[in-house]
Amino acid sequence: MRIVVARCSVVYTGRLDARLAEARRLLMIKADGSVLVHSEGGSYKPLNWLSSPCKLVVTPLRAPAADGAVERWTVTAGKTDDVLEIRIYEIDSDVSIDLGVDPGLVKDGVEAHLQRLLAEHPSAVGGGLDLVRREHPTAIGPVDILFRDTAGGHVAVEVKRRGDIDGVEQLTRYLHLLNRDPLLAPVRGVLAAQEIKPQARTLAGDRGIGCVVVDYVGLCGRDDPSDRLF
Amino acid sequence: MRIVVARCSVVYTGRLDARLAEARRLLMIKADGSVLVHSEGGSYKPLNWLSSPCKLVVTPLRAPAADGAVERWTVTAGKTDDVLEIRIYEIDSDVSIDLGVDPGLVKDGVEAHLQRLLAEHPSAVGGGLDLVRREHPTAIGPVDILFRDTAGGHVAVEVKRRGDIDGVEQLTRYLHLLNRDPLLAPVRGVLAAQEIKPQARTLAGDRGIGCVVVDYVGLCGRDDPSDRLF
DNA sequence: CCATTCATTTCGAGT
DNA sequence: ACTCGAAGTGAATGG
Repeated sequence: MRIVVARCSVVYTGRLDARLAEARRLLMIKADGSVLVHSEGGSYKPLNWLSSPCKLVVTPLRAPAADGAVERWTVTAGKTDDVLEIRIYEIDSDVSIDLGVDPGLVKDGVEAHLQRLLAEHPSAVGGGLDLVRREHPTAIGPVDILFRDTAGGHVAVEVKRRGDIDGVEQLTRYLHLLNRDPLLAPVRGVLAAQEIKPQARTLAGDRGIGCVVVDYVGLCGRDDPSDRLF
Repeated sequence: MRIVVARCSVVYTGRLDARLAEARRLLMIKADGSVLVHSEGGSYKPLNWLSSPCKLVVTPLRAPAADGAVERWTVTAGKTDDVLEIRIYEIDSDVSIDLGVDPGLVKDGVEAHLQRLLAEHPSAVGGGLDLVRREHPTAIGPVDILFRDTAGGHVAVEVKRRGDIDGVEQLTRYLHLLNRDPLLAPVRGVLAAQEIKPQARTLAGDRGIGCVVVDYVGLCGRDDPSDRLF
């Protein structure tokens, strides 16, 4: 890892063209050759970058260029025709340290966990439900969860972290398909998410699809007797 | 901007939980208080981060903790309940430089340009078309481009950089609405994109929606006589 | 290796 | 402030 703070200008050419006028910025060069250009503001996304695999070539400009640049960095992508060209005017700091291989990030609480929790707690979706299976396969993709209700019908659940209009559209397609299966019909739909956008709720209502807001933390610590009747 | 290279461990708690075991990493603290944790590999995305607005509090651990940590950094978000806790074991480098405000990124070549190009070159979408207007307003949002054909009907074009199933759904909603307007009907639909996913193509086919793959570079340099009959 | 889906998505425009 | 759609989306997972 090489970390340089320098006045620079940047030009990216590839999937689009993008330019950065001269200013002081942070330039990060990772071990895999990737280059990131960060400013003081913004979020975690760099202003400009080139991802691995790519190759950095530094060209010193002994007789400084007309614009006063002292170095030109040219980063070329391995496979695509993306190019990042950085012109360096003045270097304020330059540090190189090998960080080694990172042990990596461990996550908990993503959609997969939400799906598992709901499958284990049918009562969070509705009363009188029994799990048929998770990732129930159909011709157009797997339904997140399929429950059977006491009347012999079924409930298809689409699980999202944030429920928006796409989730309703997706579930609608599944329901059309599932309801053609006489072994399953009638199949109701439920959109389950930690947060449901108003527009999604409206569209779901129009189509007779239910909405369930899931309390992830609450479900984690829950031991609901109604889910354990056996 | 403060740039620290240190052995550290990280815990994020908020929308999910995530942990990083002890290792040497790059810690970036921006002027707005946001903190980024970068490793040697990966892409431009940090392993862990907390976005502005947030606040960093550094607590020195004079008598080192049981795990050998010498500092604890606690980053708390302003509005949400997100927390990032970084435990520092050893600092290898520590540089602080004010970068000032960045003049910002200038982009060229995104969807807006594609839309403009297609509006100027109707023949790229189909023969015998005349531009009615771009961003044609409807009750559920603007249609990217609306053309009139020689038969008095119309063509609604949805422009995407990458055409996927969402684009087809969106266009379908527009077509339902537009075809209720006797001044426009019949209205055909065309999905125009630089790349169209097979699933999108299939769904479009089922609904009688056309697919056009757009050659952005080719269109840029084009001067098609069939678009200039006047 | 291709295709689909998720993401602590981020980001910007428009209302 | 909120919503919606785009992104140089990136990254993981399944076929």
